[in-house]
Amino acid sequence: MSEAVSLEMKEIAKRLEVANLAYHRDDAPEIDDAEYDALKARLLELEAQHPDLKDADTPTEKVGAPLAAGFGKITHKIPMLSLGNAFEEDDVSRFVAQIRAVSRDAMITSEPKIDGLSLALRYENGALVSAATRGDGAVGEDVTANARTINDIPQQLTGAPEVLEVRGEVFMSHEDFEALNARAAKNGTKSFANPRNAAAGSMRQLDASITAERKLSFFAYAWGDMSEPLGATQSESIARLAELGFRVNPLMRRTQPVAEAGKSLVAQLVEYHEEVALARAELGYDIDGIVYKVDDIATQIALGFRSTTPRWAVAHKFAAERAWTRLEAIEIQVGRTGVLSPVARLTPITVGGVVVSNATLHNLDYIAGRDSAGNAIRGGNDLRVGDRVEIYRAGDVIPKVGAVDLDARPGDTVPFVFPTACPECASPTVRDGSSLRCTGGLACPAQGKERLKHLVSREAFDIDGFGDTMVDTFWGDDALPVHQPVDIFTLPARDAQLARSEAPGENRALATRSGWGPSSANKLFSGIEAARSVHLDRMIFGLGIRHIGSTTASLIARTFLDWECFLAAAVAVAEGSVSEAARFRAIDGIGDAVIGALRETFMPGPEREAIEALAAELDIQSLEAPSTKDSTVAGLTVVFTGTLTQMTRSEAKKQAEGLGAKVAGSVSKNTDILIAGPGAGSKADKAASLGVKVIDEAAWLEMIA
DNA sequence: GTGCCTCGAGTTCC
DNA sequence: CTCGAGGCAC
Repeated sequence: MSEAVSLEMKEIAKRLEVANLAYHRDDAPEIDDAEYDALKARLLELEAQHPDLKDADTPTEKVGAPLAAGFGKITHKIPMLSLGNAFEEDDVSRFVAQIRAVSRDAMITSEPKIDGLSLALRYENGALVSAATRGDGAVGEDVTANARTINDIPQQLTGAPEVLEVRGEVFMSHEDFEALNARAAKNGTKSFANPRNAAAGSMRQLDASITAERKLSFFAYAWGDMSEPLGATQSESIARLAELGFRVNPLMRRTQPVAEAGKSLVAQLVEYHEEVALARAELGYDIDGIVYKVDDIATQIALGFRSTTPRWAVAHKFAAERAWTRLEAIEIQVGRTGVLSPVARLTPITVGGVVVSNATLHNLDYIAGRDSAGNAIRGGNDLRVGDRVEIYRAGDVIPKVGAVDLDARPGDTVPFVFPTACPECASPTVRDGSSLRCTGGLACPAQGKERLKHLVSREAFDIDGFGDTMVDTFWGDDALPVHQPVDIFTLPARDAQLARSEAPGENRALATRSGWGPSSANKLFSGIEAARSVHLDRMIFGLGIRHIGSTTASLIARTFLDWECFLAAAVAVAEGSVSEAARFRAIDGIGDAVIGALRETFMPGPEREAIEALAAELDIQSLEAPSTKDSTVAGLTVVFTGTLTQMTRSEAKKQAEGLGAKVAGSVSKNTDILIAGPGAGSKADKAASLGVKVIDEAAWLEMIA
């Protein structure tokens, strides 16, 4: 008996050691976190029961602890946004035109876009106090200890503002990357695919002494939160960062006035882009394009932001690397909404530094090479299994199939035939636009599973410990099946019931299963309990109703404020109520498609029952009604028109509604204020003829400040 | 009716 | 990141 236990303990200990090495030293996790935690929990449990068998060198008391702890989180005071992309000269022209609409003589800086990872360094009274990765832009990981090991990052600044957040890129030079991989080859450890991965892997080391051994570099190129401005322009600010001791990119340059240069701004930018592209191989580090920024900071502020990208900067990417390989097979996946997506299985090939073996094929038309109107896409030729195809990574990320080499097409290929039945549930498929769709609905297991994955995803319920893998695990679980949303929330109770009723040795309750143990089970259950309390917008989004994504879900939640109101309205819509449908339609961005989807979802039937059963297990948090006190615009009807520069239209609308104003789509005699940005057209004329007050964006912001 | 623009839904690799 | 399509402005 104790021999068997001892054997199991040794076995688990060995697996943990291997996993630790793979994770820490090679930055290539062999098992996922959940599995790791489960193994560790099991070993801890056995050690508690059999202290005599405990190994003095047990992994439960070593590296496991920091691994489980991971990195702390840092919330960025100012979000770290990504940049919009330009691929063609046309995109650059558009960018420049947009800027010149606001400032006729704007100058633009150009600099190489380093292919590494962004870092935000916070200095207080000159001392480096924290370093954070970009993360999702709002919250990053605390990598301060690792950042301190990088030579290019000063620990102490003299003459800096009291608070200064410096942003830049951590990267590994080609020289250091090759040396690192040579060392890895000698030691027989795993090498890195490219410098970017090596830099990212090194930054993610929990043991900063390992980061210190990897030679990392840092270029400063921007700033975040600070107590006083660094300069009036981009170039001045960068020069100031260099004075403070930061390494800045030597290739940074500013356009010249058109009259002096004798060339348009666009021509100057494109020339720089071409020059750097030619020098790319000799730079000694990886870059993936050029970043253009408006030099004058007041103009940057005037241009403002779209929802996720600034209007005053853009990344002009280099043409993507391309490579040829063979299309081995076309497989069909079924998505949450029942769309059948073809995926290309490829003979693995290296493109842009990573090995690609799959690529999306989008839909019917993409394979056929022609859209339904007969226009050529991808060169106009169809794809067949066995073809030699060109692969590139769109935006240097998503692998895609480009051209097909017809000369190399084997003689025995046949056009790809889309299935007439769903490969997962055998229901008939129907054509819907350029896609095929499975008609199985909730009866299709693929759709059911994908819906659950959507429900637990980060933007929806975000259940700690219950992600995609757990959906797969419990979907096929005989003792504790999870087939619809409510099953997740009844899981703890069903497990408790099982534990009470089962005979010894049955091991169907989670705490008694191998690989689980009580602590893993409890961790999962506490994640589920915490998720019961969910905000209305996340709940509506989590339902996975067609056409209702996170944005639309928020808009709806903001209108109805609590679950009962929303449910009653949605049910009324399904029963044909025109007035309730009108309440939805009055929301900006909601039209026939969304209303049709609501109607289908809330018709009497299994789908509505599943939603009501889920809601009964939850504590759905209402949204706050707009706080109208202290608001100068409460109760007013306002309309936005033209281009807003400080925020997007939907942000402006959200903010106005938060202050109790009603935002309408068009001007009428009921309109109180028209906020007109540049390029306002007929609405401004109409407002004038109706005697409606018209103000610009700045006046509006002042009014609500 | 036509042309933006934004959103939703799909996907890869680490 | 990309594509398609929904929704809105003109």
